[in-house]
Amino acid sequence: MIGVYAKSLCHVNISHIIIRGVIAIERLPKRARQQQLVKIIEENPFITDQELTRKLKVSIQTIRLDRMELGIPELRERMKLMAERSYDQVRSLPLHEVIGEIVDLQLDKSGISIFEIADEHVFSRTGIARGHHIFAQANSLAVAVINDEIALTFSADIRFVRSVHLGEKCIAKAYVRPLSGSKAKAKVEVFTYVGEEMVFQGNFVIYRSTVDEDHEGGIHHADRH
Amino acid sequence: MIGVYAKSLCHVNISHIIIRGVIAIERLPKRARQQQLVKIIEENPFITDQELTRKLKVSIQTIRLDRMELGIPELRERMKLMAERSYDQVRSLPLHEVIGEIVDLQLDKSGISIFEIADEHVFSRTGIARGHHIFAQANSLAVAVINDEIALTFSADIRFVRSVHLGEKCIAKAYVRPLSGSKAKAKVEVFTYVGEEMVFQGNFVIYRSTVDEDHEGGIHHADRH
DNA sequence: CTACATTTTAGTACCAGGTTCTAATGTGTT
DNA sequence: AACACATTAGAACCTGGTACTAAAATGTAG
Repeated sequence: MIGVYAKSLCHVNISHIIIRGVIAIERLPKRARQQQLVKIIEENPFITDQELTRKLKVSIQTIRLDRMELGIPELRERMKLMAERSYDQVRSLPLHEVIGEIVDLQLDKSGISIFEIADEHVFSRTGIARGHHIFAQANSLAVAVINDEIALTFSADIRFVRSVHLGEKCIAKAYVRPLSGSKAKAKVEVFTYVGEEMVFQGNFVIYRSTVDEDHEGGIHHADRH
Repeated sequence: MIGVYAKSLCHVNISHIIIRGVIAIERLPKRARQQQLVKIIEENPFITDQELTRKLKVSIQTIRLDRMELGIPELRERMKLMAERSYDQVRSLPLHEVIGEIVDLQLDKSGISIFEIADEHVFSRTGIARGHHIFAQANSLAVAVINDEIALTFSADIRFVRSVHLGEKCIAKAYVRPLSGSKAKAKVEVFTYVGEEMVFQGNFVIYRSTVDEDHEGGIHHADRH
């Protein structure tokens, strides 16, 4: 948000800084103030210039010159940017609902979902996807493929075959293998691929119930309809 | 955001509505317009009153009266609310990084994290937490407790003992059981409780590596065996 | 048709929180 | 003193409104 810097509105002549070492020090007050300003705004983006004058003990014009030099937009602009960013996120992250986009679904038989690894899913240092996102895709799909009012993961046995990296497109395929013996549970096998390569494999046991009771004893995973 | 309604600024006399059935129909244009207005603003909160006049073909005063009656704040206020909401979220949701708050950590031995189930984690219909959030807490903790540069989940064997509900506080406890035979892997057992009750149990095998290379080839490590 | 209620439009004054521009006043340096 | 740079002041203007008053249009009942 901040981080856009001076459009050379700062008149400081480089020769001055280099040649007259003293000046750089004498001028620090300004720089120090600007650093302060950046910090204050960073930790409270909702502050007005008026309030800033009180904090920094300088005139409002100075505050505004400083914002100019630092490329910090006015309060309303800052709020607008934040609002827009959050609005975009809300649109692009119904991550809470279903992870991945379901592209094919044959209830009680099979399903396919696609999930692309973005910045927010990886360890920033390595660019490797965190396991729970891969799991979430598979789990969401396993639950979605069960044709029941309520479907909940009972247990899972999973394996991360290889690490998945930023930008890779994970294609998860789920196959339902009905468990003989129990009508209340179904086994769902999920295989996740990047291209030809299998990166994840999981065996889910999903609890199913057309009845609306029986909420205890398991995790209800789907409430479609 | 919207959803706060008329402070009886609307003069409609109830007797009129009830007694003169026709009126209700005749008045629909206004109501219809207001519904339209709500819809338009909902799908584009960044619209100004000016732009709304063009869309709805009424004067700007009408737009403003409508907003009043519907309790819809002005554009700037809407943006401010969104910005504040997202600011709070940014503060409370480094959800991508670690799920749950780690309250105790003895590297390579044990760890405890707390995670409270909020609206965004549950199926809205049942108020029951989605499994992958419970898993994510456990997985995050299992990874965090490993004292290594890189730690990745290799496999997991998990069980959802009972469903977790909105508002419940999940306390996950992780214990590291070194795997004999392999220095590159560690077994981590995680138990998640709500109060006294165990709600989740998982056995994780975490791949560890003090070496910083080997980023390619994958979890690498995994496909060596 | 008249009287009245309601809805819509118009217009003014005012506000916050700025931008933009010009100009004056420090303050430090050589 | 002469100059550079920093700081402050002030006025005009902008957006996107609120608050309020008042007139016009429209509907509706008797």
